[in-house]
Amino acid sequence: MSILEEMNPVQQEAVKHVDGPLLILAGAGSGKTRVLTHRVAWLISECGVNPWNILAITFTNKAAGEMRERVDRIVDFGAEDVWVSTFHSMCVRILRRYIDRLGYERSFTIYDTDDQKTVIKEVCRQLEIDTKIYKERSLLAAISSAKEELLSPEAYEKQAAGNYQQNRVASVYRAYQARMKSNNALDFDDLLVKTVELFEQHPDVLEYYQERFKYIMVDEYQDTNTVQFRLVSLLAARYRNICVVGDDDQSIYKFRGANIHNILDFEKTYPEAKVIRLEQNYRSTQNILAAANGVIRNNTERKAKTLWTENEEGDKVRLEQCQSEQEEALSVARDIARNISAGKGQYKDYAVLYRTNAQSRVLEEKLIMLNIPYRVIGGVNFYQRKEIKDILGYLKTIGNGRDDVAVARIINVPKRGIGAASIAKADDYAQNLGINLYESLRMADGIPGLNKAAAARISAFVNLIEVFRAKADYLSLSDLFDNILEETGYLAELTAEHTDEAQTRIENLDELRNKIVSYEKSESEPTLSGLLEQIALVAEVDSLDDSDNKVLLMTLHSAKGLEFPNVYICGMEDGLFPGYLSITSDDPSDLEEERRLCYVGFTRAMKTLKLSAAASRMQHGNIQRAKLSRFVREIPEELLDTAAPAAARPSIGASRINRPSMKTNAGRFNVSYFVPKGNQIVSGELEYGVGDTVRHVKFGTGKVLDIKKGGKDYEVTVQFERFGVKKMFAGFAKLKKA
DNA sequence: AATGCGATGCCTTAT
DNA sequence: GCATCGCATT
Repeated sequence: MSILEEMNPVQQEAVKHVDGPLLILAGAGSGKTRVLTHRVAWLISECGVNPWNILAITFTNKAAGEMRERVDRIVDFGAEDVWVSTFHSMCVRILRRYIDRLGYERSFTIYDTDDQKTVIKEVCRQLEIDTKIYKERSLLAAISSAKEELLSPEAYEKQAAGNYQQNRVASVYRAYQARMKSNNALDFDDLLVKTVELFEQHPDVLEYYQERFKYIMVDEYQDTNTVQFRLVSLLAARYRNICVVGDDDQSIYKFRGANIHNILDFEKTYPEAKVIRLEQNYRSTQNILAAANGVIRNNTERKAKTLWTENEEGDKVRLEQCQSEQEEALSVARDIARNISAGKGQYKDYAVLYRTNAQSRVLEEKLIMLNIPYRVIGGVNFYQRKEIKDILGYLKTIGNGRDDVAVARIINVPKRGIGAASIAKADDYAQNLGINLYESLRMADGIPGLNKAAAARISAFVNLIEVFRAKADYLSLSDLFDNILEETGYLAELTAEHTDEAQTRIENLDELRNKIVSYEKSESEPTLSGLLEQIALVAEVDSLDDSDNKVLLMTLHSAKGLEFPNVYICGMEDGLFPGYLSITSDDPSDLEEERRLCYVGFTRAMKTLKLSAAASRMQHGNIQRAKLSRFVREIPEELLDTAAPAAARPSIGASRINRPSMKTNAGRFNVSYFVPKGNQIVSGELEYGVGDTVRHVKFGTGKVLDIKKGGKDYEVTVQFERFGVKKMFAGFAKLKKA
């Protein structure tokens, strides 16, 4: 029986459990994805379950895709009928169909955190709330956690009774929600909350989905929050065929409302539940696992379990203590370069993990220096860039005219002489009539206090949008995109600028176009709302591609659910990891969450794990000193290898360093003759001169206009064919004579 | 109306 | 160290 092949007895038991609630406690690397996919296959081929009746909720879209693919490989047909998606995508799908029952239009838009901030700002201005005292950030956090707990604005108000501050927050929450509705927009939390509302207020809809999803599976159950729990409970209430998989030791999303009791109390919610523990780890070496166990056993709030493995003992966990984050990053980069040139795997077998996104910068710098291809996951999002948000603003306006945030964003971009004063007048008018901003713009002539010329400019804008709307009916999305860039003059304005920055923006827009095209190719029925949805909900980890041979940089959070042969964890310092707030918190569970994060990090590693720390590091613009992380001290000493490799410790002022890759891989590491000396870069002879054509890894080819000797380095001015004139230091730019 | 400058405040983590 | 914001300047 192929489905059960190569599975251990416990895994088989989990796969074969068909009816009734099932809790699978799956330790890291215990093959839970395997169990989940095989269970889906089992239901379909062995139990005759209609694939249509199966719902599998995963944590990321990537995991969803993988699961579908793997099921597809095992079963003969029907895999495409299984609903595999994340909580958020599932909710959007349901809401697109039924949200009109809640008084929204089905063309609703999804607001990201930036859009939310804009709404909060407006709301605060209206309510005359000082955002110096009530920070937008914390207001949003309060609203978000209220939603996660399914507290409506009304309920929040009641709870706040008598508390002045809470009352203020309640009024912001109420106004925010009203504004969102008027904009026909939902934020991330709303997607879940509104689906629960839909189910609770419309039993016929709930019943439809209960009948539809007779078998439900939820992955990463330890990270579900209260709304998600409610959602799952509602769907599973009828057939109670619910299978959840999780590991309480890997619960790392308490900060966004995850309730660890959802998994700890599963047996209370479903007394008839069967519990299966997967404790054999197939991923990591004994040493890595022992180190992870050594750390996690210091937590008190956990279900006792011991992860074991039949894998080899493996290398010890390496630890390197550096002077600064610069030295740390350089050491990591060198280590990777050395290993690769020694034939130990490819770039994509290496991942560098850290606690905060800000740490990625130094690492990037050093990887570039050593010519190591890498990819950063997360951090500053592509979709947060101005030019991208602008064009998306047009698309949103075309799709949902009630999206005031989008309309306000683009009404004067590019400049059309519609200034803040005119917009304010239109906005007042809209408020008074209780209509949306765009609707008021359509009646520009009637807006009080607006002069003829301004009204005419507004009408021209409305006309522009209306033409786009008409075109949207017959143009493809990519054609519509081109049309917007063209007709608005957005592209022309950028092109006319002739600056490097404008050039980069054009490149970014090009990239956006690529994404639109690939969306069109991947969907059988591409729609504008579908595109915007994908942009809002698809995380960067989702697009990870195994064929992309690059070192991966990401936060420990993003790494959840992934595995790599070789893992580096940087910044193992008290105050950074565990974070300062968790150390000083009077709630000890905050520190425990950090410890679980550490456990998650360690268990991502298959073969080797290297930890590093810096004695001092630049944080918020000033140098902070820190002690070695307490988590490192929790690792049994005999598992640690603290001897730093010789080459990682260059004496200050050394003029030459060990460069093992130079001779064996001549040409590939063409910047290796730049030797770090303190913060300075010392260069050898340049292989190019003024007038030569050179090649830059990112900017392509160009002509050298000038070379100036500045301090210890050369400042090279290059006229690139596609990116214009750039000045760069020879020590950092990877220029090669072409 | 648009730009540019200096002060400010801020750091987890992410769909 | 970086981005955002308010204010002053043209």
